[in-house]
Amino acid sequence: MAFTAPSETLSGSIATDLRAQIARGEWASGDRLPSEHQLAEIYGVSRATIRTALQDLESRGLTVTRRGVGTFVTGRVSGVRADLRELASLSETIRSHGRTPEAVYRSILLRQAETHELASLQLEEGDEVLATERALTADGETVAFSHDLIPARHLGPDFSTTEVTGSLFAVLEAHGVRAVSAVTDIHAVHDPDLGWGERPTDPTYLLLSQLHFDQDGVPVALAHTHFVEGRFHWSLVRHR
Amino acid sequence: MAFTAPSETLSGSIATDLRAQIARGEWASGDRLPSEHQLAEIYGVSRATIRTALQDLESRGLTVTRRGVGTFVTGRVSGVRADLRELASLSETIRSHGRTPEAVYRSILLRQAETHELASLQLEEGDEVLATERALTADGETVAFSHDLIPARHLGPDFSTTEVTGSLFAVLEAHGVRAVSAVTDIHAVHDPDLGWGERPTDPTYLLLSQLHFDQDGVPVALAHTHFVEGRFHWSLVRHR
DNA sequence: TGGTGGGGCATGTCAGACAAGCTACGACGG
DNA sequence: CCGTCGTAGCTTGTCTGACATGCCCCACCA
Repeated sequence: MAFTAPSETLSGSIATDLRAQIARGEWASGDRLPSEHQLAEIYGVSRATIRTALQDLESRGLTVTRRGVGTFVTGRVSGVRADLRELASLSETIRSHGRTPEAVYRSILLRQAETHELASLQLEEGDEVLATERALTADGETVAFSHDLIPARHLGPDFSTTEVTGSLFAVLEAHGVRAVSAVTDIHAVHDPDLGWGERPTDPTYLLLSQLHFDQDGVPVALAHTHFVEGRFHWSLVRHR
Repeated sequence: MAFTAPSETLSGSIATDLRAQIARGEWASGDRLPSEHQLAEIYGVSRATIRTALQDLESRGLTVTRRGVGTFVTGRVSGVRADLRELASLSETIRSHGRTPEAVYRSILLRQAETHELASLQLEEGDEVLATERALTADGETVAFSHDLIPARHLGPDFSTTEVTGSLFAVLEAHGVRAVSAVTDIHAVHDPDLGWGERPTDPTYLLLSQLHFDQDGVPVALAHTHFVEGRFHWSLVRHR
């Protein structure tokens, strides 16, 4: 048995393995997964660990489990769309859809944080931030324009703006910072002046304003990403 | 101990109780919850049940639990915004923000389903649907325009269009159908011709296209709701 | 023919135990 | 005096085996 993605816990890696199976279409919509007892035997773990993994699937809307019956794959999450719940590098997401991502930086600078940025990033007057403007492309097509902010204190004293390439997450992880969650506001924006270079004919964007946190709840980045409507599809499963 | 909301399972009702506590602000951001062992004693259940409840909280981004340390309240979900993960009646959501909701119907009719609607609702040629157009208001201010579709077979033979009032969920539940999940596509729309009556000056909308399912995975409604940008705020917590 | 009850299997919950990670604090050595 | 190390005692993660309870199906009986 080979797990596709590393995870901290046993149940976590089993959950990602099962999620990958579903994503690969190994279980059709409506299929019943093996019982918890069988899965425990298959993976060589206890039923408790399997239950933890299955609860992860259900919380993501990938399965529905009914007492006395079993757990069933909903399988309604289409493969060509990004799950809004899943916080992943945009580059990774594009690549997982079989397209080639690129981040084209328009500006990279270290500057003092502006007043309205202080509160959300928990900064103090005069603190410096790394401010970047990027266009994100898939196979050369511009998919989004992003304005990102990282407090300089996360980047260390010997930071140089020349090392900024590719994904926002990559920059952070190069300095030992791992963004694990983000509070996201979602807006619709129509602005002909937004963007640069090859602009879309319809200047309508889906804006995700995201405040990223590390595992200790410390804010590590503030990102405003404008997705060109029609070029990137977001979806998610909502629950009662 | 009184649980605020009924739930199928013991762990489920404990989870909603804990969620309510957090929503009421009984735990501040960063607070550590009692240990699983203590919670088990408090609620008079086993540790396994508590763990199931805590996994629900973590999957919603309300808490973070660290091995060997404890589980901590993130408490970053602001109260004035709707959680996109949570599938609730829009009317309920508006009311929970202290405003008065109203659904103003523009049209209600039974008609044959159109070709492009058949597949997603799993209908066959000639099947009838209830098609409605509504404006949703909060304290009289139009918050969204919605086009909704319900297959007639869910409404029974003695259905009359006169009974359609208020929430979409209410109409369904009046006929014993309970929508428990929805696959949602999110788009930005700019269309001066969209909407009716008191239209917003900026015709930019956040469109949620939702296919609702009952607990058995049967599609029960297709809703296209255009939220007037700036009048309703959606947010969610994303996770790695 | 039709309803009814039970058997088997599924998930939900319980109890107790051990493994393993984290924090705090005190002993120890520099 | 200060820093380092180890350990005690907490936490969550996993395991085992058991019982409670819900669901489905089918044999059985009226």
